[in-house]
Amino acid sequence: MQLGELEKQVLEYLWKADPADAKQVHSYFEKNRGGSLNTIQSTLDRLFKKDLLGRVKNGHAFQYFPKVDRHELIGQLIKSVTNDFIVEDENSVIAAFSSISSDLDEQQLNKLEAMIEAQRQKLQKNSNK
Amino acid sequence: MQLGELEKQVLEYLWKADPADAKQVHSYFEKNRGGSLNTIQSTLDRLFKKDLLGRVKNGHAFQYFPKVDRHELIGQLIKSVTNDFIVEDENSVIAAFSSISSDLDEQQLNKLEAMIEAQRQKLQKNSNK
DNA sequence: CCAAAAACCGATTGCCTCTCGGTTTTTGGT
DNA sequence: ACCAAAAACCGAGAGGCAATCGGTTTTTGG
Repeated sequence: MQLGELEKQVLEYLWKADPADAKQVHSYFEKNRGGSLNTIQSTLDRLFKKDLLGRVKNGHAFQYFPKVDRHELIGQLIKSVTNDFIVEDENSVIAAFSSISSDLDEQQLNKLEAMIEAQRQKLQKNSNK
Repeated sequence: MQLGELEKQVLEYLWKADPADAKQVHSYFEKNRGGSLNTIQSTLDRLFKKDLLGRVKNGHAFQYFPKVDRHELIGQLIKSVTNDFIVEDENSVIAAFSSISSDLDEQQLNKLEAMIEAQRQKLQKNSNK
């Protein structure tokens, strides 16, 4: 999947504002970057078609809302950018992470470790049923 | 950074073949997917300009070779796709990991843990000097 | 010094985001 | 049920990038 600049910013906004219609989104972006209401409209539509936003009609306008949260999206993006380079049996994702790990500090390493533990639990549970 | 389909395949090939000139790359792809020598030429050039390949003139032709290995590239890609969504103080990369972690099995979790340990060592060293 | 080989240049196509004007559809009020 | 306003929808143009390839220039080995 591929996201344009405006698309990213709109997502970012909706993660904060939650449901919002085109008009609201537009008035938010108007002061900082300009652009017409229609531009926002079609951006919302593109994100909707990409299944990143949901929408519900409320009175005149659609209310758009994020369908994924930030870390889900990041996960998706990582997967999609990564997929073509993953070969079976080889632990490329893990290897790749080691190339990122150099940016992590003590605290982040701890969180990562906790996450690993959580995943272990889950595997355990699944093997029991 | 953004990679096209052919670019990915060429990279994949060069990771196996190591130094190769346009002609070699072309003859490899010719049977499976067709395409002219020039197409390969410009693809190699694009990858070169993206700093993913190095090249050295050898006789008539440039020998192209990967400048990054697979996991480095994956790391770069992850970073670039992720960057816009990382907010200060929040551990989005870590959070993103949790969205991927559900795909990891026992063995991969072990590797990940080893990686964390390695990174801890490095942090330790750096704080000593 | 020259012919062949490869590099380089530039144009075209296709895909996607961004942009926005104009038309159609929906909606709430009368 | 009707109408004006509001929003959705459609379509087209601009700009960016990968892929494609023909043609020209440069490089190279004999």
